[in-house]
Amino acid sequence: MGAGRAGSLCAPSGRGKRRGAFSHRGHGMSILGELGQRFRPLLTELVDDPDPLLDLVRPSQDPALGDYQANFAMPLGKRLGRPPRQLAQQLAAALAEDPMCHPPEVAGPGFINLRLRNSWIGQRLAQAAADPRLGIPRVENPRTYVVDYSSPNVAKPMHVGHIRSTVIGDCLCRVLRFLGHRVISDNHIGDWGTQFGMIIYGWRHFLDEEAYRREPVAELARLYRLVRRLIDYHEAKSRRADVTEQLAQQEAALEANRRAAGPQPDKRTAKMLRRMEATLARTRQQLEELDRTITQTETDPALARLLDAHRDVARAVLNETAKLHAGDEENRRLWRQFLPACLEEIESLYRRLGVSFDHTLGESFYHDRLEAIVQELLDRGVARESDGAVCVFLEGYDTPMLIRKRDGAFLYATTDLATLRYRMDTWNPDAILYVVDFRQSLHFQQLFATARRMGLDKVELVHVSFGTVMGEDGRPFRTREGDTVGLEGLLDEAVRRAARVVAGNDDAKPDGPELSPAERARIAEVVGIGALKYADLSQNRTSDYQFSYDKMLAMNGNTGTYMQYAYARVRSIFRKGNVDVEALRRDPAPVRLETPAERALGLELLRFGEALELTLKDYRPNQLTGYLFGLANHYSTFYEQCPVLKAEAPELRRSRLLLCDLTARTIQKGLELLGIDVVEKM
RNA sequence: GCGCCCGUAGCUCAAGGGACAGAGCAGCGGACUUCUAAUCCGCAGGUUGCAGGUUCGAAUCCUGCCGGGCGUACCA
Repeated sequence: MGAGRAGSLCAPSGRGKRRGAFSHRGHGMSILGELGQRFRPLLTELVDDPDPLLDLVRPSQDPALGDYQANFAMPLGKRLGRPPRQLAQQLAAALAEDPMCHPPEVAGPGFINLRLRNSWIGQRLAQAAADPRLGIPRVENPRTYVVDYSSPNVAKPMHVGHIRSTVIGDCLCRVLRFLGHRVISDNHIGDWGTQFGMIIYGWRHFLDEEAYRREPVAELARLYRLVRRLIDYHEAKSRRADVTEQLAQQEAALEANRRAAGPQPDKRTAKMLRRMEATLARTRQQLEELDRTITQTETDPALARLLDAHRDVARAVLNETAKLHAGDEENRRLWRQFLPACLEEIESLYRRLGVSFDHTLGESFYHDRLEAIVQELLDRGVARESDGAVCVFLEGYDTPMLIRKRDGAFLYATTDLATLRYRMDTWNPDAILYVVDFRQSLHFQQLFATARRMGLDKVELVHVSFGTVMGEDGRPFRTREGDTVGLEGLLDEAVRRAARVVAGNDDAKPDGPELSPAERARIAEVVGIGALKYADLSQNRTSDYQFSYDKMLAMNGNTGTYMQYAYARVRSIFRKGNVDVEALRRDPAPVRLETPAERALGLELLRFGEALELTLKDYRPNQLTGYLFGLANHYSTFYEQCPVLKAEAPELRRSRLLLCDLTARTIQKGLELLGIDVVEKM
């Protein structure tokens, strides 16, 4: 047992039904909120609960139709048995004369098309410019969230499988906090598992004391990898015969079926044959992997001479782990000795990523609470014994959730239940988000169902699941040798490539390079890590995504690099024009929106809050990246068409500078909420 | 077998039951004596896997099929 949630490579699923992470309808400063306020009184006269209808006020997809549209006349017409267009006309009266909107137009089956007045947009922009929060209100009813993310196994190097949980979880925390919720981030690390058994075993047999004195973490990592490889080798050896036999059986079965099917098999048979072929291919591949493991180990002289003496390494490691759990003094002492170094190792990665946690309560923290939670479930009649194990049987599931093994050991589920109980007792949250890969969806379904049967039915439990990081070959991302990709190496490579991009660009500047080597290095770090995070966050989290250094560092398209460039380009205007930004913000006049480009940019700036709401609605950061990309595009168009520093009139120059400043600040804040830094020059 | 998820342009991906399904890359054509051309503008590219159904309206919801991924009692 032990070990964090991302034990191996990860992939999508599940969306929880939830309510009220935010509410835009009632309040203040968002456009949707204000439009809602206009319509609410009229709708209340017609129906008891206008909220679902107000939810049908949406941004228009086609600017030709207006800025926003109210789509509630159609369902309402159905419900009331009245012509929708007539209802639409009646409801449109809400905005017949309003400083916010031009008189609405009714179109099609009953769409109410809304166009905001430039004067209103201009005023709102001025208000946003004077506001450190850019005009984004806090939610009226803050909730308490526990966010469970990252959760690596300590003592094992972090790898590519941890990046999504870490980056998505961190982003959700930032957005929730910004909107005014109370957030408790908790890194549920695996600090009590078999990996410590491995290190202890390695320590006993292979320790290089000199190396440990010099670099304890590196030596522990070496011990871990060494023992891991010994175990993998012996496992491969013992499984090889089975897999070989399996392969032979599958080949024979396929051949027999082929013969029986004849030259023209019917559809069903053809499908079955294809399935068998696929299975066969997988088995072949499995065998190849085993052989590769075996060969690589046997041809490594340092390892080869250890193989015979450590035939029983797997059992020995489990034994060391069991002793640790049972309270063996020497193993506990070693565990306490190793843990700080391991924690420091992952901590340095988090520092580089700019990720932090309020709590790091790993599995070891819950160790002495497991017995009690099992007892509680037995007492409540939720769990019962079966085949010597303690199980929770749940309606609708073929298999029970095991919380204690026949041998008395506890499981992942046990720790999760104890953790849940602790979180409820300690923080009493309204919601807990588990940012964990989709393959664990069954586990979380069962966990949540069990929680409800424990009486924890008021808290909203959400599995924020995500897909696997794939390589460019469309298979789980691995190194050429077939190993999982280490996170550290991934960051280094991203930064290395970013450095090339930054240097190439700086060299190509019209007036010659302007960045010192130190500046270049710092910018490359920000650009490289930003690109990596953005690439991940800009994907719909539920699907697998294909990892590509080239794509994530591209200057075109929806990339972090493009966003950072957009930001740097805006900031460059202020430098070049020697503009006093503070003065500009202090007393902003309404922004003038005389050209379509200015209007489109201005309106987009006011929609930042909508993007944040949307991000939280399904816990999908790609809603935020999508918004930022759209904003940057609007800015680019504006930048091409509207001279800022050389604007014809001083007031126009001021107005455009305000648009620039708001754009820069919105991008900066948006990226910050994604956990990404900006640079002033690139 | 059962369960969960996915199938959208050549490729990688967007799209909140709403009007004509959008980007980037690749392809073609334009724009640098002007605030960073690392950019921008335009053209072309689609029966949203297939067939039904629900709805005023479906890529989106339901059913069935086809294709794929993952999971499925003592790992996490």
